[in-house]
Amino acid sequence: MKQSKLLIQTLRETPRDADVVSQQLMMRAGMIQKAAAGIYSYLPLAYRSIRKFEEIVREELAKDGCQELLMPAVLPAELWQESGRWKFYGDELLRFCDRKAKAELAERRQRGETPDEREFYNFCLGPTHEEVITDIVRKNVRSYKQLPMNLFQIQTKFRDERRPRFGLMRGREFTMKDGYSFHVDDADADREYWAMFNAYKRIFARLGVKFRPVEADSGAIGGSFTHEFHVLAGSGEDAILSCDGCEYTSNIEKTEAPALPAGVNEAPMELRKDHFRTPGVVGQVEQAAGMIDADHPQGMPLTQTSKFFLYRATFAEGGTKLVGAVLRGDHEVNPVKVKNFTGAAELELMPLEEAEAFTGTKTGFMGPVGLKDVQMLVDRSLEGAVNLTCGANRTDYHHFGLDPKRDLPGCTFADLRMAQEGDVCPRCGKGHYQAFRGIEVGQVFKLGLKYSKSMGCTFLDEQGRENPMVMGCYGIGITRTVAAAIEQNYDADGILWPWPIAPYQVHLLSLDPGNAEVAAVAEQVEKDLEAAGFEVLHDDREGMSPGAKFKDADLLGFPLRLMVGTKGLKEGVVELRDRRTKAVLKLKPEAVVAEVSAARDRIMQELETAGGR
RNA sequence: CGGGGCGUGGCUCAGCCUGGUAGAGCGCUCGGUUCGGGACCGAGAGGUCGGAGGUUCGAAUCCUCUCGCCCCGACCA
Repeated sequence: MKQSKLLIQTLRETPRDADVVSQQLMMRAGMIQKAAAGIYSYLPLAYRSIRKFEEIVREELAKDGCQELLMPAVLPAELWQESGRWKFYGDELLRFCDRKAKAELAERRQRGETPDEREFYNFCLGPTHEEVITDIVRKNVRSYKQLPMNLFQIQTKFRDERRPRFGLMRGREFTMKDGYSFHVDDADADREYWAMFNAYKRIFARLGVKFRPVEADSGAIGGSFTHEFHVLAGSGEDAILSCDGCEYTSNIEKTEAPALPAGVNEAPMELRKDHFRTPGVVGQVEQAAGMIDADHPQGMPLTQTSKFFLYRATFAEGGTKLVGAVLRGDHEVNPVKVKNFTGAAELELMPLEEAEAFTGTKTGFMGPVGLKDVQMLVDRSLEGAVNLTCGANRTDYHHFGLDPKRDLPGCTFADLRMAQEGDVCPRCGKGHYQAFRGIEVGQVFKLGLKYSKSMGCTFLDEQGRENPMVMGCYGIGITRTVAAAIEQNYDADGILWPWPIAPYQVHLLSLDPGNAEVAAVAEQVEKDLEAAGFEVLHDDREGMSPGAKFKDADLLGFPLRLMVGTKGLKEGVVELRDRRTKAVLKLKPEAVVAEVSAARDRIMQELETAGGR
């Protein structure tokens, strides 16, 4: 491919509204163009990468017998009403009406009525396709003999994010591989889950990026297990903790936190109410330092203090209740754990004014003792702890001598704490947590019976009995993955494409295209490489200084750069340069195919060893 | 949705406070000289200053409304 004919405009300066590296580099490299907030065109170079990744996905899924199909992007409201999600999905679901509904709406308005337009929305843009696939399967699959079945599509999705950001990483329109599997029972769904888990490991390993499968929070739905696949990158939105002694890797929202006992050696005392007075001091650390009495002239160690949070939990079946969480003063609460423990559909920190009214005290002095109608949860690090301090529910005062088991009747001990780097892994008991940042690019999830029950997707078993199918779903954010690969692989000069998804593998630069010999050699090399199966972008642009071509090549970041210029040809050589290592090899034009092949083999070898574990 | 910021040629930005003939650099076109890490000279093309309304003799500039975009937060999986 001749670069002079390629649709591309590189930019020297970073566009102002690009805020993350992948977006900046892709815009500067002329790969994507924004059409609206969170909505991008994929220009030829970007689209080549995207298609390459899609092919990897297709090939690996084919190995597990998955079948590809394509569902509509515009979905009828009825299906979503049937599953119940029309009501619950919220504003991320872009809804609208077709001409028929519009006409009816206009007619009602004509008659002087003022109907709510939203009542007339009868279609939406698909953000995910559980409803449609379930509808397809229930109409076409009736027998256990046809199961299991795993169906997937690669398709443009739309989610009307409140705040689209980070370019392709959190756009409103994006390409996603979404797969769904159907099974006769739980065991078979589990088998498929692990088959997909392994397929995903192969996919991301082939992509050539560092990644981790991580145990994730499955939310309130069913309590089934789920894994997310994360590309590791400093700019990742998610925090991941990984044990250095075993395989346990999890999203910090879910990571088990080992109990860290307070270790108070004093004899247990009675609860001394309002023992410490620290007027006007709000911060946990400052308060502890100000808790001075005869036995504690230096104040109280933070590990002997407690902190308290009041939440309001809302349940799916309706109703709310108050939940209190007590943790050691130096520990951080993990609200997801609190939420999951209570089984609530939603959990919000009680607004400050309400909490102050409820406890009768200012923030900083709230405590668990004596509160009525609150489900009291205590972090397991405080199980057996005595002589703690806690807010007195009286402004400026703290109790001293708290023994949660004694003073908080009916309280439950649970893991509520946010795990942190360095904690001893509770799974193996030996290793320590290491922290990573990750970009979530894939998820495997056991859906269970949620959709098959609500939508009547059933099969007849060997006994002729009707059963709901057990479902699983498996997603990969295609465009997000390509962006994530860049987030992980770039330097000051531009992108460092992993070989498997590089738009082109070799960037051939004609440094003096006006020179007949250079032109002839470059042309020949391009032909030879393409004949050998390599993808070559030939920068044949005239009137451009070598320096400018180097800069562009670095920015585009194809793995190999081949330079043909008068200077080299005087010695009878062209130069092959590795984008990542910057190593340069001088070689005769006839040797190009052999050397490029060798370089490819070396790069692919390195990818295999650098991939995820 | 709350808070903050920004909308001026394709890109980055100046001009606005203090109203008076729309600017620079990059990119693009043409000519010439260059040519191994974003070369130089000369000549050009390209903007109803996001939109609407208002104040004024006169608005990119002041006022009101509106739309779009970006950031932080909340929210979501």
